Amino acid sequence: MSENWIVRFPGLSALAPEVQDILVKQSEIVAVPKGTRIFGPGQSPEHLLLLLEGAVRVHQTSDQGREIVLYRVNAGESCVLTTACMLAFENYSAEGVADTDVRAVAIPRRVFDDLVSRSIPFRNFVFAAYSQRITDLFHVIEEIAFQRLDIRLAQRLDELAKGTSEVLATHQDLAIELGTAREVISRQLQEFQRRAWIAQTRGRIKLLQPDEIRKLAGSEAA
Amino acid sequence: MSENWIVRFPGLSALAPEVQDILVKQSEIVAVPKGTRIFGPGQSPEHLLLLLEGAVRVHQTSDQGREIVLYRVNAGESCVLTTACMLAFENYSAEGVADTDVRAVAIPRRVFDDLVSRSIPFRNFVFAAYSQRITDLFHVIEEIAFQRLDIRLAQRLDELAKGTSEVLATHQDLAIELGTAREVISRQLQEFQRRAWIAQTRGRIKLLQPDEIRKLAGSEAA
DNA sequence: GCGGTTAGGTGACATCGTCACTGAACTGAC
DNA sequence: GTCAGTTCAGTGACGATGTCACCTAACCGC
Repeated sequence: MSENWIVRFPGLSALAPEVQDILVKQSEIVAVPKGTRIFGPGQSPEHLLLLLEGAVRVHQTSDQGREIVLYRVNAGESCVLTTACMLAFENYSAEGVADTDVRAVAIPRRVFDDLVSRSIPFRNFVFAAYSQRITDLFHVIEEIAFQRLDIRLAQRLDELAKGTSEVLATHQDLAIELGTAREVISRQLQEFQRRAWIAQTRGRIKLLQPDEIRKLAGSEAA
Repeated sequence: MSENWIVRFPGLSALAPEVQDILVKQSEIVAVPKGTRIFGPGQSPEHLLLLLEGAVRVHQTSDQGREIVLYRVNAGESCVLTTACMLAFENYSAEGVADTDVRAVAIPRRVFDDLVSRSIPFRNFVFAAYSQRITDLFHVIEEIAFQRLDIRLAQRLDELAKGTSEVLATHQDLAIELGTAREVISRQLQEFQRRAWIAQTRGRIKLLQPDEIRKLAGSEAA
């Protein structure tokens, strides 16, 4: 029953056949229901996850209880920062939660270690994944520090709609996405509503003019 | 003349003697004058640097030209995110600049690759360094998103003073440190001055009451 | 239907960022 | 030394964002 999931990860197709074999045989496929906390303070995972379906949301909580979403791991990507936990993380306040139902390949730490040492392509895969995440974090910093909130909100709405014309999220959810306060989101959404870009009902935002939203999302400055 | 610098890096003392030997023989010690750009967009370094003396400042510039300091690499630490550049970085806008005169061990990429595959302790050293940097980035995000500016400024003054009672930096420099605008720094410093915590002259800030500054720096909320 | 819970709306105010402009301090040429 | 150009710092006005206190509306379970 071990499907050949290797093909879903472009970086892994370069692996030597025997390495692919180890990977497939020594890992297992797990299903994680939406909302499950996958890792977090005091919970170092013993596996590296490669996502087959679904997405994992990684967010951080401050001392004062405020939250911000750092990035998402999507299908075809790996939850590689948890390898940092596996190896050396000083328990930090970031945690990973299944954003949807998730199906993933779980590679035990032992196997991960073994593959890192024996396979150059696997190592490249791991480092490339690190790069991607770190780049994501740089991007988050730039956005928080320098980007206007209306633009960031438009970006996030566009992203969360995933091609549909609807976003299922409360104002509070969106506030956490952007690391701001609910009131700020409420006011900004009212402005979008005033422009007839969206229509709101409790916990649900209909995108009436997704093009306008995307246009705002794409505008860099002012 | 190859001094035994290994001892300065606690994570490396666990290396097998023959691995230490490779490291010492196949790397070279370089001196980099203050202000030198060590890596940046369009400039992937071919070496991993381990800092013996001095510090490297890593900062990011936004499209609109605003800047923010992400973290510093100090003596005894490694500039490990550049290994991400070495392997897979999509050229991002982060750049590293020698914050002081720097003396460092430069490990060629080839040697780095070799050591990662052959030595478990070296690999742990690398991953631990990654963890540290990523933790730093998380911290930056938390500060920017949630912390008051007066507290962040107090923290940075305390940090930049390095035990002395003076900070040599213009208001613009401090604005870049914190990713904000010069005017904001000017006003905040005036407030500190009004409280007689500091005295200012052009490009120089004397800390008159470092304890008060540290107290503010340490206060988490409000 | 009712009461409790959660989502969302609102005004007042503080903080922070932006803009336009001013003057003061330094630098180098003469 | 003096002068002009440059860099650094100060300032007021205002817009954007964050905080607080509080309110109303929609939903949920019984």
